Amino acid sequence: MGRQRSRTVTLTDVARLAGVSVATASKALNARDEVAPETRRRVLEAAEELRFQPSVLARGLQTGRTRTIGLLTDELAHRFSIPILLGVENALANGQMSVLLCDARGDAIRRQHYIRTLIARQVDGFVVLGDSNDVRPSLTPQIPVPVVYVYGESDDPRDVSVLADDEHGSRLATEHLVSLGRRQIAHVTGPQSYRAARDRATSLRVVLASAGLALAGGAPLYGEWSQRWGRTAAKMLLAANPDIDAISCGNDQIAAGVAAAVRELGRRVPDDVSIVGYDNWHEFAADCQPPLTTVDLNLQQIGEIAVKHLFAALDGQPSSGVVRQPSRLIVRDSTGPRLSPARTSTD
Amino acid sequence: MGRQRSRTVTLTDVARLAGVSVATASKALNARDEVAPETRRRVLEAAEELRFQPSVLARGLQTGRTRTIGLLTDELAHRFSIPILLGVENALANGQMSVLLCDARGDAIRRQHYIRTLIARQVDGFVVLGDSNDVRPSLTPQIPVPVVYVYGESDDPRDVSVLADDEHGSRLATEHLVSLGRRQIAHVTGPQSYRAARDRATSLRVVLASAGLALAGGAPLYGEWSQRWGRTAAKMLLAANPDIDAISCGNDQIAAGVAAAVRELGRRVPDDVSIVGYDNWHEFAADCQPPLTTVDLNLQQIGEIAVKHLFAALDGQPSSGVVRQPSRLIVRDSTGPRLSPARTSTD
DNA sequence: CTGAAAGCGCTTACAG
DNA sequence: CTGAAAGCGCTTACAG
Repeated sequence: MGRQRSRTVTLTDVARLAGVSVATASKALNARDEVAPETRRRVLEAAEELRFQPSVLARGLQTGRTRTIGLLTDELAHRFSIPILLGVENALANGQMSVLLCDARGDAIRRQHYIRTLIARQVDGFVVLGDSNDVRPSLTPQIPVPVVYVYGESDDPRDVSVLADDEHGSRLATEHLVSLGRRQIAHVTGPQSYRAARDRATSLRVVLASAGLALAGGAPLYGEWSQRWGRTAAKMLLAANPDIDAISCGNDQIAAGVAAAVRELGRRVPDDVSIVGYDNWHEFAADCQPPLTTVDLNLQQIGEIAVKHLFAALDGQPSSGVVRQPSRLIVRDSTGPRLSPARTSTD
Repeated sequence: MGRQRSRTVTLTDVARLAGVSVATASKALNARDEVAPETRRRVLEAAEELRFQPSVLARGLQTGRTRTIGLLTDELAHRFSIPILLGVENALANGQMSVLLCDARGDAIRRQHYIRTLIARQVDGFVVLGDSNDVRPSLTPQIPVPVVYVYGESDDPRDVSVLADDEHGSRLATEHLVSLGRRQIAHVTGPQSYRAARDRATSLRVVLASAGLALAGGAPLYGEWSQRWGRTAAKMLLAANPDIDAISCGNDQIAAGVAAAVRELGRRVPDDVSIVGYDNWHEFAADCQPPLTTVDLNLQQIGEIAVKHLFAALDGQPSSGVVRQPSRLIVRDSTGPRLSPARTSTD
């Protein structure tokens, strides 16, 4: 480890090799146009030859800009955190920024500690990644640099929050079911305490109402985000209401459980009962039997857009309010037309 | 955003308030013992009052230590990356270190770029997180600071690699099945190109052999890491060899597929056929029907141990070779004794 | 167009 | 025990 520790090459080395002062070398490398073309060429050549990498520390100390962003997450272990984080990291790298990662793990003390740490490291801005899409208290008052909230909405409207659009996603899914001729549509979802569950259910009912339909079973079945709950709920639903011809699920795990139970009860998916999931969690949705039609939240784009807003703020153009990223319907085999003949399956 | 930008307080401010020089203030804060107790007290008080946070940049420029680690991942999106990353982040935070995250996403160009970036930022060390537990080319020659490899083994034995112990995990799982009286044990796993698949299969056969058993079906069924493959393989196995009483699976997704197919074929799990998974991926293992007995790789500990080795190297005590973290068997309902009477299920 | 000088916020010999 | 001074590697007025 660290076997060939070579002295790092410094701007002074470059200047010496190019035969100029460090001041001139600095200007040449930073493309300030007070430098003669020939001089610039020599400096760039020297830098290239020495594989010069300017010290981000020294530059940061001088300019106050560290080209570093603090990414403060509530709970990195959550499934949706990673795609968002990838989007953030991607967009930052394009802007030559690096990201300091801090995961508070739902602990307020730890979060406070990390906020101080990131400030001490003089990050240029913060990305605050929520652990649910519920509204959360703004952290901005304690943070002296621009902040953008992702996935979870800040309770201060002066902040900017980049969010998934559950109204839109649920509408896509529901319209899809309606357009397939489904008329007895039930809804199985997670705990009512989650904004995601409530928003998706509300949007579903709005779309059904505008199609002249009522929610099968009367009310959404709130439960938990698990296959187990999906299995239980599907059995309850089909026992109470055998005419159900579609089940919209609050996430893909629930949908996988629903699909298993529906098949176990001898109904065909999608012919007898069509099923839609939510989230497009690949291992559950694409690998389900049958593969699930579902809603993709475009999480990576959410992360990228958040960074765009942060960059704008760093350039003195802060934004505020809520930005919603549209969702995308992914159609697979768990949904199909209502009155189709039994399909000649090649499954 | 960034509404109340306050001037950051500097060591000079603290020194002034405490009525000492910056040199003395610095010594007092860094607990060097050339400072009078009373003086130290005044300085600490002043720092506290001003909520002083030393500039990591300035300190780093001076000392050459940035208290920052570069975490270079091959593919953060992989399931096992997150627990390891959490372990790393946790252990680093305990050491007052921050982590710069760079995900190469399997792209060599991008990886090179990130290595240069991290070096330019003068990280004190690297953690290189592999995207599989296959052996990988060492990156150490290009990196002038200590490096520790995690999950994927470096091909240079002078490097230190902290790995999961698949031999151990597979042994735990197999011994568990054997101890339950299972005698016709088959193995369904991922692609043979994966070291994880090969190592787990090898260990399984060793344990079986030492118990005087042969692998049911003659050879492991290599396929893919999916539920679908689990379903397919289970049907093949039970058709060809109806006496199979246990199926060991290369991961939890496969096991979930196997469990679904076994039940569909009218066999009871665990009574007729016991099933073990691998990975303890909660959403698949704990939420399976029935919940899966599986092997936990202790990924978070792997990350923490890697950091310990890195810290040791930073203290001038580098290690080398392979360090393996023992696994842990998680017993749930998918395994049980062989000749039990039909259970009075409360499921 | 070029370079000497000051300074970013610290730490660390060194002198007193 | 305390403090003036130099220096970490840059950038940026400023003078020439």
